[in-house]
Amino acid sequence: MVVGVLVQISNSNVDKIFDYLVPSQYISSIKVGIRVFVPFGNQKVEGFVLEIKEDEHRRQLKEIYAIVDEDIVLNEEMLELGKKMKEETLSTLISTYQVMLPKALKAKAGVRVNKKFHTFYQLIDESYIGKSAPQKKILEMFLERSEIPKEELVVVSNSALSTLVEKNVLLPIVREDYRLKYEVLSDDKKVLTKEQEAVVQEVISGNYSVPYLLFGVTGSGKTEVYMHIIEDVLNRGKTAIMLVPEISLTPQMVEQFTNRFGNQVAALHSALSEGEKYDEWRRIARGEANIVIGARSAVFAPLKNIGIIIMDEEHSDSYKQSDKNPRYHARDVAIWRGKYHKCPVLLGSATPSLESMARAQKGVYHLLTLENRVNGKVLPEVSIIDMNRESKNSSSHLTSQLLEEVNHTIERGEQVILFLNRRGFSTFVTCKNCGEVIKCPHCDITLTYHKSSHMLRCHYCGYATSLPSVCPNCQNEALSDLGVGTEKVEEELHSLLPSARVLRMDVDTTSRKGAHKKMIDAFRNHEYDVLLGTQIVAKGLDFPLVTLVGVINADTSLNIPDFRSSENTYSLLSQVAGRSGRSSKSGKVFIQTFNPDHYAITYVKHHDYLGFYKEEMKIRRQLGYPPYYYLCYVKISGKDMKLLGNEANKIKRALERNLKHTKILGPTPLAIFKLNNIYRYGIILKYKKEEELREILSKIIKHYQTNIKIRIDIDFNPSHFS
DNA sequence: AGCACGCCGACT
DNA sequence: GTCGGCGTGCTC
Repeated sequence: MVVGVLVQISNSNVDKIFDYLVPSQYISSIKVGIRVFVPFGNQKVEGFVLEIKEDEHRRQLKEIYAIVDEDIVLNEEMLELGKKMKEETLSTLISTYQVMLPKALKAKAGVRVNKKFHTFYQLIDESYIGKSAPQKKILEMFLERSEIPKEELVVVSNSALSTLVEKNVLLPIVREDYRLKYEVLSDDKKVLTKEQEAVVQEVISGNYSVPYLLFGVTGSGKTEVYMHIIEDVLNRGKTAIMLVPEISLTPQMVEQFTNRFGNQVAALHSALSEGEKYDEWRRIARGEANIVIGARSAVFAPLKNIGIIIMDEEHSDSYKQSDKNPRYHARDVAIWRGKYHKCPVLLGSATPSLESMARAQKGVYHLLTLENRVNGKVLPEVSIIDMNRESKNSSSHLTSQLLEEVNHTIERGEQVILFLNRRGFSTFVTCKNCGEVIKCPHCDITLTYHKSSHMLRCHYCGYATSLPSVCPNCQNEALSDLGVGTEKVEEELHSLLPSARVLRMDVDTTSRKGAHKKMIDAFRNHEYDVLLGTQIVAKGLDFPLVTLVGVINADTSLNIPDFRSSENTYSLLSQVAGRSGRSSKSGKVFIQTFNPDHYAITYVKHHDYLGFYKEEMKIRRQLGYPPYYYLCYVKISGKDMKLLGNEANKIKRALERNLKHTKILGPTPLAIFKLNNIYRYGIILKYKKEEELREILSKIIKHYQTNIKIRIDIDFNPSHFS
């Protein structure tokens, strides 16, 4: 017997099948999709069995050393999906398989994650009568339960326990123990509104074979719609995938689903340890869980017989893996799997991506709409505060108008969310005299000032230095931190509204495991009046007492040099505005901005997504951006700046020679040109239809794969250029 | 990705 | 004369 093995080395040089002989003692255990240990050159490596074939005696083959898995880890569907992803993203086949599996299954994952085992005992000789008090006590415990964990019996008497096992009265059963325990609390299943019911019926009817786009305003009860659809799917004996963006509110969603559906729910998201993810993955693969909730990579959950795939907040860029290969979009994978399982795919959002809405308009997706909030309330009233009219000498971040509203709201016994827009922007130190901004010597990126430690830190490479007392450029002593941080706003609130109970939530305060949930619960229990935070407070949370949302600075996300900055700003502001007035009380929103007439802001004021969509589409069309054109980003990096520039230009010329229907922009240095002492150039390709594209890009990758000095990264449909 | 092989500069 | 630099090529 001969097996074709794909080794776990992510390099296109070895991204192909190597053949090995199978020693006779392993033949019965070999299956396609398991891992094996093989000799490879002069190293021992792990690989996946992709083919089983007869020995052709054509050449001398090496033998596999050992089998790693008893059960397959890559099933038929995954094997096929990986090949498709390789073609689409131009990454290595092995990287597509690795991204589907928990890291614990990846070779050289550092410390091997072990399975945890647990011993249980069963009573197998019911006629036996206890010979001692401890024995009798143990046997008594089996009157109520058929199976008892070891710990409970050991505390009675360890020696009595071993005697009973010795005499074949009790039978030890060693079983894998799963690390995660879900607490199932009471559930409040809600009656659907007519509008919600119509959406549920449409999706479960199976009338459409295309993906559904559910456009539902904030507070329209999308989650309840999802749960009803999933319930129907489960009743028909099928399984479900529920995708949520990679933000820390995943646990909230897991909790809701667990309360409704019990322990058939499995979660896969970044808050879990690798061991926990591995446990969950195995539960799913064994069919012990029927609903999987998780972030991007949960789209690969090894469920069989899938009946629905739901992607909530489908516009979120966290669904696109853009930092490493394979650079895939979970939406594309979801749609592929939907076809494979012949099941519906539901994309939901209050602010759909322009790409998805354009597809819905063309009929590529089927559009479903939820126009009303479930509480019967209208959307909150949005007011714009023009910061240009505020006094220039005031250093305060909170206008008196907003502050007054905060005060009134608290006095009424209601709650406030203050949102600080910090996307792509953080606190930095600048010289008031010469304008010098202190940057990282390795990364060419502005250093972030950490007040607590008095240090400047690079968020990319971790470089840290103490705050200099004078400006390194002009030696002036007027260095100051200019950026707005949550800490600063918190200080302001404390001095201006000393009685307000303020809860600050950002990456610093929520990094500890479980801290996030505790804070959310404390705010919901009204232990605080004001929740102050960044992105983290913008999405998905449902606090009935919140009737005021204040946006401290709407402009930072607008000023990012990215063709999607208006779309992202519209989406972010709509999401955060939607936190206000979600229960019986109506809500208000105040947005502080220096751009009160910008269309991304005025359409938020009128809750007019479609108006925004039309206006933004015009601009995209004029400038040749998605959804009118596809983009492909080619990143070229290396340590030798001169060589890099030459090669980048060579690549551009090669692309020009071969691509006749593509606009080629660049090469241009990236926004952060130097990162970790590596220089980076980018080339942007714009095209509608270009059949040669993947072929020529593959050739370029191949050409540079042996060149250690130049690295090429390709990103189709990039979410950003960095 | 590793690792060996192989061909040119400064030293025990 | 040799140690070692990293370019090139191979791994069933």
